[in-house]
Amino acid sequence: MENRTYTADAEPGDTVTVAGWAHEIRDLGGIAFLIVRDTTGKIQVKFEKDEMDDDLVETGVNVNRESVVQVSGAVEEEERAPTGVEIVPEDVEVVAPADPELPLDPSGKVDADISTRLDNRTLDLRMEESKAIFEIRAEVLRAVREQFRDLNCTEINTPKIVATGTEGGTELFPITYFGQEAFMNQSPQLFKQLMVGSGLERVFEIGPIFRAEEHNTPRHLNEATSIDFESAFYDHSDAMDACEAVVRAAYEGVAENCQEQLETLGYEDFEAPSGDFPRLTYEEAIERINATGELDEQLVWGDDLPTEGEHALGEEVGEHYFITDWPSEIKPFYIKDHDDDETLSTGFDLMHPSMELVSGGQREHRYDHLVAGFEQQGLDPDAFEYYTKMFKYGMPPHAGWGLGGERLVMTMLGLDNIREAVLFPRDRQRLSP
RNA sequence: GCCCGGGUGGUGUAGUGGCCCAUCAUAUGACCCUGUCACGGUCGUGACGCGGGUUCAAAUCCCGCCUCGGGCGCCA
Repeated sequence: MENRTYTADAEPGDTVTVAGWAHEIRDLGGIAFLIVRDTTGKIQVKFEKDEMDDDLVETGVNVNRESVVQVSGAVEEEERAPTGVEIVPEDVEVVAPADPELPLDPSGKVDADISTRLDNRTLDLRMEESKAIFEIRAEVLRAVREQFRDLNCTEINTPKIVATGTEGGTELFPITYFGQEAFMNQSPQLFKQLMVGSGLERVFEIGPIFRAEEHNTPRHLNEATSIDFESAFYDHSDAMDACEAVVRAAYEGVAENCQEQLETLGYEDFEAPSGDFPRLTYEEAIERINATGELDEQLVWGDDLPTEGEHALGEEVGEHYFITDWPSEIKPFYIKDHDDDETLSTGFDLMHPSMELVSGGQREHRYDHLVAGFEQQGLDPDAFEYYTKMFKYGMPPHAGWGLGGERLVMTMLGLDNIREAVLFPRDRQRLSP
């Protein structure tokens, strides 16, 4: 289809061939309109029954909605047409007919449940709102990659089939690997750390992670996209700077390059976050949560932040913010404690007012401390020897973080359900399509 | 893992014991209509998740199953 013209490019005076989907047919009697939709938009095709070939009219007016059609004809300026132009057809061809009854309505006149939409994602993505989300998602990934490159990172890809998890076995999907026990990787954590000791020093990865948790919420997936960063000779504060830059770059990229999509989704004043993200210590965070009076029970030092507390604090802060200096006991063993206070971790979270987006920290790079950490967690250090032994050959101090890609898109666009931000989500009950 | 709430034409819904061979919208079929842009009009088509039970009577109440959504925990 070399000579195909996009509907958006059809100019008055041109003779064109457009190809796309029959969005709607409006038969008014002596005149009928066929609206053809492609990825760039829609164009109206006019059928004046008395003045046109009967077969041509017959074909054009009897097309089922959502059939793939190809229309050739002259583009004419017409102020009564929705886009100001319309095609007077010379030839209409049904390239691929659609059943008259559709499993959902791509014209959006009737809503569909998220479940129906996911079962029929192809049709769902014919709606411009659904499509806009994924165009924005693509822009987020592009902007993030560019920012990482500005930070002198090398993009890496690490294995998704692994012999051991990061923090234990319970939340991993087990698989059989040529008769051997193996798992789907829940995080590139260990591998990216190994890279900071390599000649690469500073790396990022955007890839899938797998979590076997049986949660059932609008913000969890069993297969998610993790945006990971790790750098040698960084402390937790440097890592937070990088994190802020990447999140901001994502917003700026979307603000700059996705005007049309934002409009489609109903955003009139989408703006990238301005100013630095506030950095609250864990202690400040629990104090502020307690002060809101939203929780039935006051939080004490060492408690994890309950969802309700996150929401209360998020509402108060009203923008992205970091929570730093967590109690060591509730952060993973591979995160380094402060040198002057072993009860305090260098771990940090980046929060959107509505949920956690990022988890990171400075890593434990000292071999003895690392091995001791494994033992304290009840993990067998021997099982992680591929990892720990590299800490014997010059592992620099380093820090990094992991950002939930879908959560970034979800919070950016205010989506109700994280599944909206994944083409084919994997959740507790959904394995197909 | 614990705890809630749903499943009614293709799609989205109304209906909480008889007024229901089930409402409305959209879709779909036929006919009418020469400027629609959620086109309009007339007449049709099409559904109570599955199995069992209670009752004179069940979409509606009860039990089991299947299925979907959500809250918490945990996390990205």
